[in-house]
Amino acid sequence: MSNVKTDRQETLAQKKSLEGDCPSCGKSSIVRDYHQNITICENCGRVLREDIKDMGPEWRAYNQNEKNERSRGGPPVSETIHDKGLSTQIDWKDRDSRGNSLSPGQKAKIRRMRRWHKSTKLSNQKDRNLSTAFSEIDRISSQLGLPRKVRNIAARVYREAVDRDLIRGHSIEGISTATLYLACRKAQIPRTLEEIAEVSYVNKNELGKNYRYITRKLDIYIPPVNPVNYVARFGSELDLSGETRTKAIELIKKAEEKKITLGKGPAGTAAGAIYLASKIAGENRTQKEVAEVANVTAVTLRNRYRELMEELDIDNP
DNA sequence: CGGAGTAAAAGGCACTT
DNA sequence: AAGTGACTTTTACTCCG
Repeated sequence: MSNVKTDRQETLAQKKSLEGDCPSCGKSSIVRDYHQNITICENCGRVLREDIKDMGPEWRAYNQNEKNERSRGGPPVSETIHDKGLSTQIDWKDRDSRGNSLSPGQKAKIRRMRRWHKSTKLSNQKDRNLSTAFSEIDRISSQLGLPRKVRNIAARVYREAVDRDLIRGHSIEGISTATLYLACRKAQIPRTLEEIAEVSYVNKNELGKNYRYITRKLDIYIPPVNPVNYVARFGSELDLSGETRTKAIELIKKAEEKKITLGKGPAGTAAGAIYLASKIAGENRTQKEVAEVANVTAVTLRNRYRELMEELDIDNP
């Protein structure tokens, strides 16, 4: 698994392997990603360090001229701050920039400015909407340990939803949670509806409904989750070796070729393949263990596992 | 206990009325 | 908006080694 590298990683050379083992999965696949400015375990996806420091701009420069033109002072605009961090802030202290007290006349003036400032800043419905949504997106993603990439996608989609006036008649929490679920799937680090619903204010059904609403209205099509995407996470939770995981992925690919995965829940397929792979590799796990991390029942696991053996002509190992 | 399998209930989805 | 039907998953249970 760890020798699988994407083209992106190769060509941009923006990642560097680090020493040490991941505290979550114990594998030594910790990588420093200079582009996203995070330290992440490539095996299980756990984000180990995420710097606040602004390293990269949000724009891209394709040559030196463009770079000169686009460079400017201040940090890059961030997606997850509702006003993109550009709003003015007025201190509550009655002091000037040198720290001296203000004259009574000045104090009154500043008080008036503060009042105006407050009302213009927050009376803006849209900004208030966005800031509630973004803090919800942030809260859930840090609870689930999702990388910043996912939050940014969610934030972008949410902003689009607000611009298209899709929130009216729906709860901010509901829609923001749905955009986060959407972002996970788009970023290929799937979380199930349950996993996200559990740490949000909405239940699974509501979340699914809102997700469908958003994808329909914004014309977003995301293909069904590929079971392969679950192998890394389930595999690390089960402490399986790289060979076993590779075997599981291989099994899933063969199953897909035989078209026996269509219409089935991807978590169940992943569970069945992982269980079979663990048996083949002699790294046995019980059906219950595997089913539990995949959030399916042992019956479902058995059904997928049986289909795999039948279709791929594998004898009971 | 782990595993295999089954029937019936429940749930989700596409499609119709 | 409720109903229908094909299909998957879960629940609950039995049997085996």
